[in-house]
Amino acid sequence: MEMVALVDCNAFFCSCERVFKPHLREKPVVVLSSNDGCLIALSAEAKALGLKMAVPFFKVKHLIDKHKVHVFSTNYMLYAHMSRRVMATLEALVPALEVYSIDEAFLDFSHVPENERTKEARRIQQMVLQHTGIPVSIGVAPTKTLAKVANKLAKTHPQWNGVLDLSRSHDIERFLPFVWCEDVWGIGRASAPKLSKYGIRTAADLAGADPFLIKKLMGIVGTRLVNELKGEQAFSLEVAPPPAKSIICSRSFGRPLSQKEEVKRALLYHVVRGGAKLRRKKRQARHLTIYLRGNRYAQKEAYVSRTAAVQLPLATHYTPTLLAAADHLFEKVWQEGALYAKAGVMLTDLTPEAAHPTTLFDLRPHQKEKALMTALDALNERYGRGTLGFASQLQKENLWRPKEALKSPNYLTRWDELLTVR
DNA sequence: TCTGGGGTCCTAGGACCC
DNA sequence: TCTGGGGTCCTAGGACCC
Repeated sequence: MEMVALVDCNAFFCSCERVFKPHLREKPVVVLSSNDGCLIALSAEAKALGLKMAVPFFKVKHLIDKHKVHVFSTNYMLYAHMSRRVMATLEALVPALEVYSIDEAFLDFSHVPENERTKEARRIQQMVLQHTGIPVSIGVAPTKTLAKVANKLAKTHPQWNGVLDLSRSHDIERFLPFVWCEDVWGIGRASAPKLSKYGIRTAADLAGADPFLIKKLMGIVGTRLVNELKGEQAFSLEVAPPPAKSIICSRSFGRPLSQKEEVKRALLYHVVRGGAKLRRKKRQARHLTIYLRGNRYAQKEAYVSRTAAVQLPLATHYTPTLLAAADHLFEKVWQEGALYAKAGVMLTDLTPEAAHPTTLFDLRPHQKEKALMTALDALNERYGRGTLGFASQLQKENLWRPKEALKSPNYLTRWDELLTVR
């Protein structure tokens, strides 16, 4: 790979909602995080009103009401389906691609002749819009980090219409002085001030900085990043996703809880999800960690945080085993009298699914367990999540359920929520 | 009143061994 | 019991990403 193009969907979650509500084009739109907590996607019109990414919803509600911004609770299933459509479209247009996140893909662009890179990027942009209704921006460059830079410039400067080819070195030199360090992929809140102290403020400063200083300030990660800015590839295209190393399932509660049974029910719900995720990824976990948390923003004295972990005797993805382990840990760490805001489970030390899980003392393959989980997953896949569950999930109502007051219909995954055309 | 969820990688420091 | 250095493994926490 000598040339790479980064395709990034514009305000992806907002764009997904707009596909099914075309009258919201040109209107300010935001999408909230789980539990209607923060703003995690903003249309250009919403940004123009001064709204910002990751700001708590309640803090800007007045602004949102005043300007009649259209607000959606997150509908992750819908976005994941739309993402698959975008990626499938891209896949047909290039020899290789890396799906980097739900709304981004790196494309191998080495086959495109130098003077046709912009034209080809534009063609791809057009095809994705036509097939999916999702607008994208594309940056072309010799490394992933520079492609990120190009994409960012393409997205923020209307004159380029969402496409910028930064493949020639004189163009790279021309543009890097206009990119702030903190806008470079891999430079975050902690590194930017450190660099600034040494007068390194732009991507151009960074590219020209003393390698020993960079190594000292940012370690090996910084070294690689600077090399990429100079046009030397440090990150290659990862066509096949590497196997998962850990799985986390957690949610903030819709409201604070103090009742033991309620908190436990939430935790076990996440354990069930974790088991299903393991099986879908064909992995087994050897290590299970549970945690219960209070409100992160509470006074220090009032903040509860309980964590417990166990090494399982055998790597497994059998839900009842995971439930039993989690239940045991929960009893160990439960603390009466506190207010809890969140529960979660972390599955780590993952290994590939074994064909026949056995123990030293019982060498029979655990076929029954496997058959049970296979049947369970198949039913939930076919008839919708929650069709078949565990006794721990039986309850008339779940007090912990996150808020999602403004959620759009599941247009693509529920028969009863399909879009109706009149 | 109300502040996301799910990941990866790297480093430092402790425990332990020879 | 004292002396010394180096290696490995594990874990916790920081930083970053979307």
